[in-house]
Amino acid sequence: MAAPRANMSYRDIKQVVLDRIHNKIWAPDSLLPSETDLAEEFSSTRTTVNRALRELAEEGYLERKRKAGTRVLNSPVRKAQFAIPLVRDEITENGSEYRYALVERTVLPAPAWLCARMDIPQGLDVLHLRCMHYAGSAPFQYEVRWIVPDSVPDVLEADFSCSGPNDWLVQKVPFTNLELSFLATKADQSVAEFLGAQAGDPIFTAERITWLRGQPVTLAKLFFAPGYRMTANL
Amino acid sequence: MAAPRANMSYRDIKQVVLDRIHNKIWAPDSLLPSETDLAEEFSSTRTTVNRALRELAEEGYLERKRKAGTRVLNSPVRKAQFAIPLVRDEITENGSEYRYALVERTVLPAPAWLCARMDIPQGLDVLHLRCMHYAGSAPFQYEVRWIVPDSVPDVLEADFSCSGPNDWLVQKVPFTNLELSFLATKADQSVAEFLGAQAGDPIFTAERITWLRGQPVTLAKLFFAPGYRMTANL
DNA sequence: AAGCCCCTTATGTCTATATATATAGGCATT
DNA sequence: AATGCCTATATATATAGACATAAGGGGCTT
Repeated sequence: MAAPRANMSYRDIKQVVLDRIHNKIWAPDSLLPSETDLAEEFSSTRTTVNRALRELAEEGYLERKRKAGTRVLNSPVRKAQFAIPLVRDEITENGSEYRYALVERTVLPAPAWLCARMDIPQGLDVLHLRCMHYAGSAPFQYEVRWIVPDSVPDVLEADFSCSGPNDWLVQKVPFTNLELSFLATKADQSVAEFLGAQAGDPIFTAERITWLRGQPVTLAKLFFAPGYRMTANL
Repeated sequence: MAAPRANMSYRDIKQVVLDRIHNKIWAPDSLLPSETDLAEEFSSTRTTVNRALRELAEEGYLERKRKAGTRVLNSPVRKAQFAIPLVRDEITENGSEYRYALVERTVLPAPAWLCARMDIPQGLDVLHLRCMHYAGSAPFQYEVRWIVPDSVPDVLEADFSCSGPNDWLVQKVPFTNLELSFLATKADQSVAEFLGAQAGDPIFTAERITWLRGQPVTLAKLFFAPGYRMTANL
């Protein structure tokens, strides 16, 4: 077994612990030695061991409870982290040129489904935008957005003809809560045309609602061009 | 402004820093004071401030670089954490009864696309499974799975008629790396029938590849019943 | 102007130690 | 058997001080 040398960093300790879990030296559901004991074994300190175990717990390998001790979870890694970049970044980091176009801008009373979804009063005027994001000349994402002007000062005066609402909102309005969903939708005629797809094609779709201290701010439906994948590694 | 009292915990400090970012006291792209200075302001220690800032950086609010200092990110690249539970848990936690059925089990030479995708030698025999997961009487998920027997001892003797390969693999084979993708696919005749959908319907699909120390272990395609959403809150 | 070296500085990490807090499990009481 | 209290213990967090390491920037050289 990996003989614990002296001067192990918290990273080393993490690795050793992970190895032992993988090799079932510490089986699922079993209890690890206490931090104090591990610190002694690794000739390290409790602080360092603590950091290692804390991070492994955050990563979903361990479960820790005061007094109860540290336990190996039986089904590890139940969390996948997806970075959710701005479209702009996603495109430019891919080496393509980012291009944006405003398709439509209207102010209208919120439709009933939107009121229900975002919990806003019936008939409130909202800003509705449709826009396209291109990677080079290829369509990348079709964005349908609703913004509650009451929560966003000056949004009705903002100019969205040259840059997208996302860029603007990120600059001007912080948010405190976010709900993000992924789903598959069927391209209707309009979406299909914008994305260069066939009507009826499956479209990977993200739906994003943000709030600022309980106030609903904006809902965005993001339709990705055919072939899009959202990938995470861990 | 919130007058920094003494004895602030790293949580308190995180909150104060977050507030200042939201209130643009520390604007996007601007540099924060050094840990040493903040420690003094909060009458705390550098260690405590360090933990607060480190966690905020992990959460995507700050960017930290040695010598360069700590900077407010202009677009908080918030990371969405998705729980990826075992199907079984996802269904039972929803209050439904979990039911499983094996549809097909074969051993065959790996098709070319699989060899390419998983980086395994041409013509290697692999175990191929198709199974269904039901929530009560409703179809929930159709699973198409490929397992590399070379990496998984005894898998050819395992009985998958009563419980799914996922349950079995979790128990027997740890993994060190995982790639998880979400995408939208079009239901073919077979998938549609299993999921109670129409051929051509958009299907939310997850693709999952796992490795054990560089060795490819298994690839699973998970087709979810129509209407499925993967949701994260933060 | 471009390249190189060195110094300074901010973060990264470790050690050693102390206090706080939740709680499992035992013991006593109802 | 159920309830309530106590205590030992494992984790959670804070403090103080040290050394490690990356990297920005100035100044020198070519």
